[in-house]
Amino acid sequence: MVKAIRYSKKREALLQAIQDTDSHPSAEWLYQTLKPQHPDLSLGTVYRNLLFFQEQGTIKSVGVVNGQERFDGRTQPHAHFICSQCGCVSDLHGLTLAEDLKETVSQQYSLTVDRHELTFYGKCQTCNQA
Amino acid sequence: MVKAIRYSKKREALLQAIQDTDSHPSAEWLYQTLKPQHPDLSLGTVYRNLLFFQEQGTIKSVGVVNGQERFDGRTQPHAHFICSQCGCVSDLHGLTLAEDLKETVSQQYSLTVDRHELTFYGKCQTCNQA
DNA sequence: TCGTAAACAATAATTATTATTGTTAGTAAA
DNA sequence: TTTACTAACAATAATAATTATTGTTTACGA
Repeated sequence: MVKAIRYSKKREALLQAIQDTDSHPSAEWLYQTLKPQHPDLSLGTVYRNLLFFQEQGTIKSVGVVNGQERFDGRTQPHAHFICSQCGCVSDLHGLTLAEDLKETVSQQYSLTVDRHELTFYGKCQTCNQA
Repeated sequence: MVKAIRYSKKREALLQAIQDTDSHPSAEWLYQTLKPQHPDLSLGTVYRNLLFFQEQGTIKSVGVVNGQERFDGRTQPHAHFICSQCGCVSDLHGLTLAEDLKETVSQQYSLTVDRHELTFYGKCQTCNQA
C-alpha cells in the first residue's frame, strides 16, 4: 500500500515561504523566518520537508553556499549567480545562451541533453561598490 | 459490545427544552418549539429521544392528555394537576399527603410500596374564571 | 385521522489509523 | 571541535473507518 500524503500547516507554510521569496533560502533562514508564526517549528521538519519538496519536484537545490544548501521555488529553468563574498544568490533570466549551447553540444557530439544547470560565480553589485 | 451513547446537538436541545419549561410538553410542542432554532429537526427524532430520555430516567411521562403524551423533566417526586378543559398540566409541590398515605397503606395491608404517582384532575383556575 | 413507532438510507460524532512533527542523538564534512 | 544535516522514535495531528443519530417515509393502532 502506497504511503498517503497528508496536509500539514507547517509544510504549507514552508512551501509558501520558499515560493514567496527570491532569496533562495537555506534551511536555517526558513526556520528563523517561520519561527515567529510557528513557535513550535523544528529544524527537523524544515530539513525533512526540503527533502520532500525536492522529491516532489516542487523545489530545486541551487547548491551549497558557505556550507549551507540553498533552494529555489521557481520551477522554470533559469540560471543563477552566486556572490562569493556575501553569499547572495540571484536569478538570471532571459539567458538563451544555455539553450544554444545545448543545441550545439547535441549536434556536435551526437548526444541527447535533457537537463542542464547554469550557475555563475563572482562578486555581486553591492559587494563591488563596497 | 455495548452500544455507545453519542453526543448530538438535537438531543441536547431537546433535553434543554424539556428541562427549561414547566409546561410538561408533548412531542408536538417540542417539535414546534425547537423548529426555529433547528430547521431540520424531525418528529422522529423527537419521539426517539423522548423514549431515550425515559429509558435513561432523565424524564418521566405524566400521562396522556387529549391524546398527546406529556413529559416532565423534574426528577424529584411530586404530584400533578391536569385540567380536563384546557389540558394544561401543572406541578403540585409540598404534598406530604402522598407520603402519609404510603405509610398508612404499607402498615395497614402489610405491603411494600416503593413508588407512586399522584395526579389530580379538574378545572384549572383560568378555566374556572372563564 | 392523529399520535407514535419501525425501517432504512443519509448524516455526523467518534474511534482507529498512520502521516507528520518535535526532540534527541548521531554522522560526516570543514 | 564545530556546523549542517540525517536517523530514530515517541508525541501529535490529519484523515479514514466506524457506527450512533437523524431525516424521511411507511406502517400501525386507537
